[in-house]
Amino acid sequence: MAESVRQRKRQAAKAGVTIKMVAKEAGVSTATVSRALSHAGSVNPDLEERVRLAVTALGYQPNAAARGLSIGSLRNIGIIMPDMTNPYFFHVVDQITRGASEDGYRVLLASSYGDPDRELATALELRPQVDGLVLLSSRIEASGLRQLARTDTPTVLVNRVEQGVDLPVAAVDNVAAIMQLCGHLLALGHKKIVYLSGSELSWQDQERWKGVLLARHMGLEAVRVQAEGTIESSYAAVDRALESKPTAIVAFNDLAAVGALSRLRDLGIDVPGQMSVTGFDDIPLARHVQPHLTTVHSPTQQLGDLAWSLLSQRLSGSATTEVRYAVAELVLRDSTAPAAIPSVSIQ
Amino acid sequence: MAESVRQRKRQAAKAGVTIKMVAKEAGVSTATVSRALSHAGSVNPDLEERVRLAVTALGYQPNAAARGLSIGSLRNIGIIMPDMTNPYFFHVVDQITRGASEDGYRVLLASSYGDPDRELATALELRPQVDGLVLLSSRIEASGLRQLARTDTPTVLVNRVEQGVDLPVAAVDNVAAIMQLCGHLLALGHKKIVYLSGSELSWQDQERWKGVLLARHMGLEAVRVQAEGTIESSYAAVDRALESKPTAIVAFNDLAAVGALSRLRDLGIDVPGQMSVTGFDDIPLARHVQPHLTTVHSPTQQLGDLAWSLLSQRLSGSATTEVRYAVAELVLRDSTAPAAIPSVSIQ
DNA sequence: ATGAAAGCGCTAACAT
DNA sequence: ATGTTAGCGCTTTCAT
Repeated sequence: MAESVRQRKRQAAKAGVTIKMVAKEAGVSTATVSRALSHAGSVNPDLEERVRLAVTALGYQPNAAARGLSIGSLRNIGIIMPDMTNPYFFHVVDQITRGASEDGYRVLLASSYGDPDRELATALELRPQVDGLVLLSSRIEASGLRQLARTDTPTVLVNRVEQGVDLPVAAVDNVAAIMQLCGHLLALGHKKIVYLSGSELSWQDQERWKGVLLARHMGLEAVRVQAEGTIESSYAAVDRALESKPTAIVAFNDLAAVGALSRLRDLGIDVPGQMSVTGFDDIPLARHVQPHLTTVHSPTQQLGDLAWSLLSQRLSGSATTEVRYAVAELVLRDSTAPAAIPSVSIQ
Repeated sequence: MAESVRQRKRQAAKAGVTIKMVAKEAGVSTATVSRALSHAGSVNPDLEERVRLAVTALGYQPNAAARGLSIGSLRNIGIIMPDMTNPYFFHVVDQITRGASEDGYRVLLASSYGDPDRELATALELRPQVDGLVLLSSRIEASGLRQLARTDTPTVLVNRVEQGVDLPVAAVDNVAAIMQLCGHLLALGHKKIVYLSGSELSWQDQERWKGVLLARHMGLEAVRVQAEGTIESSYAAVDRALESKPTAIVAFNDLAAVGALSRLRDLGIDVPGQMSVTGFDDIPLARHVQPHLTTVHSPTQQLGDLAWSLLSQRLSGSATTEVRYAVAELVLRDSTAPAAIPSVSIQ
C-alpha cells in the first residue's frame, strides 16, 4: 500500500508538461509544436507565436528521453579520465566541454580511478547513453581499445597512441619533448639523472621514459625510480632517487616535481644549486612554485580543441583515424642550473 | 539526395540490437528479457540462462533513451561548478561521483564559467535530463535559487546558504573558520591585515569577508583588496595589498595564497618573517608550497558525501531542507609567524 | 502549412 | 512463470 502510493507519486512527479498539453493550449497539433520548437519545416508565424506563448505559459520543457528515443541520440558525450584530482586533466575536460556544449552536446563525466579494467567497463557502460567518447590518458590495454574501435560509438583518444588501434588521437609528442629536456640538462653538464616516474600503466609514462632512454645515447646516464605521478608518491620516492646520486631529477609531471621539490627542501638540498628538477605539463602552478619550475608546456587547450574536433568529425560520419599532435615546448625557468660538481648524499 | 543518404545512415548507425532481437534469439518474449535483465519478477533459471546467452551473442545493450522514457528517469544527476580549473571543486565532484555511481547514477558536468545568469540557464537546461542537481558554490541570485526550489527537480547546494531558499545544503562554516584564523593571527601580534578576496559573486567570499569584519571587533584592522581567487589575479593584487602596510595577508583560498606567496617572493619579502600569509581549503598542494601554508582544512570528501546523501534523500522522495555543516579546521603550518615590528614597504 | 498517426525501444500492467 | 500489449513523449513521414 505504502509501496503503491510512493509509486504513484513518483509517476506523478515526473509527469511534466508534455508536448500534447502545449498543443492543446495553443490549439494546434503536436507536430506543429515540434516543428515550431525545432525550427524545422515551416510554420505560420501566427501559430509559431501561439506555440511560444503556450510554452512559456505552461513552462514546457521537452522530455530528453523521449526526444532521444525518437531521434536516436541523447546528445551526450562521455569523457573518461584516470584521475579526478590532477588539474591537468580538468583543463582538457574544460576545453572539450566548451566545444561540446557549443555544438549542443552535454558531457557525462566518469573516472576510472586508474584501473584499466574499470576504465574499459565504464566505457562500455557509457556507450548506450552517449554519441561519442573521449578517453583521457587511457590505460585500457590495446585489445580493449581495439574492441572499442570496432563498436559504432565514435571514440577519440587523448594522449595515448597505440599501434594497430583504429582510433583518432590527439596527443603531445612526449618522446621529443623529453629528449629536448634531456638535451637541456646535458648542456648544463648533467651526466646522471633519475627519472621519477608516473604510473607504469600510463602510456605517457612509457613514452617519457622512452625519451629518457634515447637520451642515454647522447651520453646521459639515467635511472628510473618508480612513483605515481602525484605529489605525495613523488615526495616519498625522492630518497630512493638520491641513492643513485644524480645531479638532476626529471619528474613525470609537474605534480611529481612539486613533490620532489618539497622533499628536497625538507632535506636541505638546494634546487637548482645542488640538484636540478624538471616537470611536465606546465600547469598554472608551475611558474609559481619555488624555484619556478623548468618544464614542458603541454597545451591543454589545444589538446581539448583537437579532441573535440576529431570527435565532431566522427560524430558527423567521417571516419578519419588521424593522429594529431599538439606542440609541446620546453619552458626554461629556475629549477635547472649547471650540474653541481659532486653529487649530494643524504646519508 | 546526399542529405537523405546521410539521414538513412545515421538511422542505421544507431539502430542497435534491440530487446526484440534478443527475445527472438532466446525464444522468449521481450517481457521475459526485460525481467531477466532487471532481476525483477521471477524468471525460470533456464530461460534466464538463454537470455544471458542471447545477450552476449548479440552484444545487446539496452537503449538508455527508451529505458529512460519508459521508467521516467535517465538516472543522471547534474553537477554545475563555477570553475573547472580549481582543484578544490574537483575533489568534491570526485566524491559526489563516487556516491552517485554506486547508486547507479551517471554524472552530467557543466560549468557556469562564473556567470550567475549562465549558471541558472544551465541548471534549467539540464533539468529535463537529470533526476537531480547539485550546485557547487552557486552564484545564482536568491530569486533564481527560489525558482529552482519550486521545480520538481531535487537540487542541493554546496557551499552556499541563502535565507528563505528551500533547498538542502552542504557547507562549511566559513565565518567561524575565518574568525579562528584571525584569532590565530591576533595571538601572533598581528594588528593590521589585508583580506585578499575572491570573486564578489561568491557566497564564500562574502562569508569569509564577514568573518574578517567580525574579527575587527577583536581589534584587528582589516582592509579588503579585490582579486578573483586565482593564482594569477592574486599575484597581481599583492602590490595593492601592500599599500596599506599589513603584517599579514588572509587570502580567499589556497590558490590565492600561492599567488600571493609567489609575488612576495619576487618582491623579496620574506614569509613569514616579514609577512604572514594564510589560505583556505587545504588543497593537497598547501603543505608542499614554500613555506608550508597555514590554512583552513575544508573537507572536500565530507562535503561531497553530505551533498550526495542529501540528494539521495531528495531523490527518494523525502523533502528535507536541512543545512549540514562539514567541520573546517585550522591547519597551522609555516606561513604564519609573529608580526614583524615595522610593516614593510615596497616603495 | 498543418494534422493524423506510426513508430523509436523499453517497462509494467494485465492476462493467462 | 510467461506472454501480450498499452503506453512513455517525442519526431517524422504521409496525407491533405
